[in-house]
Amino acid sequence: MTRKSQKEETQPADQKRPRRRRKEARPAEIVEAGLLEFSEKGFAAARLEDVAARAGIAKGTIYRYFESKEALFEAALLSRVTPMLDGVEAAVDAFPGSSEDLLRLLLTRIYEDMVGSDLHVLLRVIIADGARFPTISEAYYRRILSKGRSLLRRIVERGIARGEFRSGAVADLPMVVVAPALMAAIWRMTFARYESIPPERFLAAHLDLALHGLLERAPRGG
Amino acid sequence: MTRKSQKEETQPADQKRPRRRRKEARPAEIVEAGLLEFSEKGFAAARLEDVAARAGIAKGTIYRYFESKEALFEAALLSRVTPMLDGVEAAVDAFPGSSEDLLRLLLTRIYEDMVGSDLHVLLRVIIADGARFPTISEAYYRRILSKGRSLLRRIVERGIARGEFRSGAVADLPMVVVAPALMAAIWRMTFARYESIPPERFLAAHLDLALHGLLERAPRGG
DNA sequence: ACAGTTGGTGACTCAATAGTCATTATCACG
DNA sequence: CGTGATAATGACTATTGAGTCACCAACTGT
Repeated sequence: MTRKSQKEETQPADQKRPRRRRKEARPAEIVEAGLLEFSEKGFAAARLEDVAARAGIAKGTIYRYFESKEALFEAALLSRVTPMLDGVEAAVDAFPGSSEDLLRLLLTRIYEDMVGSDLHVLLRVIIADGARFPTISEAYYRRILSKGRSLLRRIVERGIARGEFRSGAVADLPMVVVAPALMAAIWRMTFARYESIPPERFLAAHLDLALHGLLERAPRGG
Repeated sequence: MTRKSQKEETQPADQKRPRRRRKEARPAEIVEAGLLEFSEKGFAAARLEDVAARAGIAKGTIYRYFESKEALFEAALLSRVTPMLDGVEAAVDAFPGSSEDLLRLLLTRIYEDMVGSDLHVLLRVIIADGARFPTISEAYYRRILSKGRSLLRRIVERGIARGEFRSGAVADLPMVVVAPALMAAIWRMTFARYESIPPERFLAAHLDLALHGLLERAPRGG
């Protein structure tokens, strides 16, 4: 097939772009392209060739900025999750209302940011490839999970201190409160093709369970 | 090109197993070997060569009995989970006591059978490779998940009918009740290397959350 | 303008392994 | 026994894609 194109302005895939040296902009662009590819394909199936194509560069260029595929994934993961987590943390710290409302806020945000966006598929990579590529699970554990867990713990302890939440086994392992969101994320990326369950329905059941499970008294409207 | 079948690689006094024709016994042996390999390595990383070695046969023999790697995985999955699920179902159907105790029984068994054994890693395969190999997620959805969900629904409806459980959003999507076990399984196969959390601790928090979340009145000892 | 620096390239190497198939060994049966 | 049907074999094919590197060209400073 011919590789000449009559119009240089149009940019079909086979158009040969001129080289550009853009040291500053590359990393962010590669990370963004990687995020999209990892989201669509998962870690193992994502091809760096495609990441490069999406970023408008050649494969070799990726290696000027990232050690390996794993390093790229880690950068992509952190680039998205860290700001999100910081945002939630700020919102929690400044929250003036009841712990019930705080928990509602937290879970709602989780569904918006995680389950509702394309971010949930990064979870698949951590589960799928975490065992074989410890870099991945370790980064997630150290830089994300630990932060999320301490945040959750703060919320639960706040509720107990204010006499709103029960203490007990849940307070000993607060992450179980968030488990239905994990389930929702897995459902969406694995079984949605057979039976789609809207995030709102998961959120409603989740809130119902979590609030009754934690509150000293029945929640509003429950 | 004629294939030269040089016999020169004779095992010098090595223990070369003699061939045996065992049409009946092979499938079960291959399934068992596959289960072990999939458990250790996951789907993608499990090598059929190793499955064969474990079963004491050559790789090609696997293909006399199974269409593909996916078909083998499906057979392995069903061979283990189906009896387990049937056992739980029988126990639930015959259960005479309160719904609180029934839920305790169910969750305890899940932790024993799933999280506590090596079975939880099959979950990884479903999550990890389900998107790329629909055979896998479909088999799980149709033959296991649907059964498990209807079982759960029966339990919840029984509790509501007996005036023990609340109706509400949780009853609309009962699978959220089981989510912490999913989290426990994922934790164990992904993060246990960094921080091991005993199943009993997960189970305690899980029961605490689920019972308070579902019961009309506070649970025993809670 | 020009040469030196360095970002950018993509053909190539290398490894891994699912699946095939011509060949060989076993065994049931006459 | 002898032999035909077929279970079993494993060398081989085909494919895929991560990572490399010798070369190329866009920029920079003078």
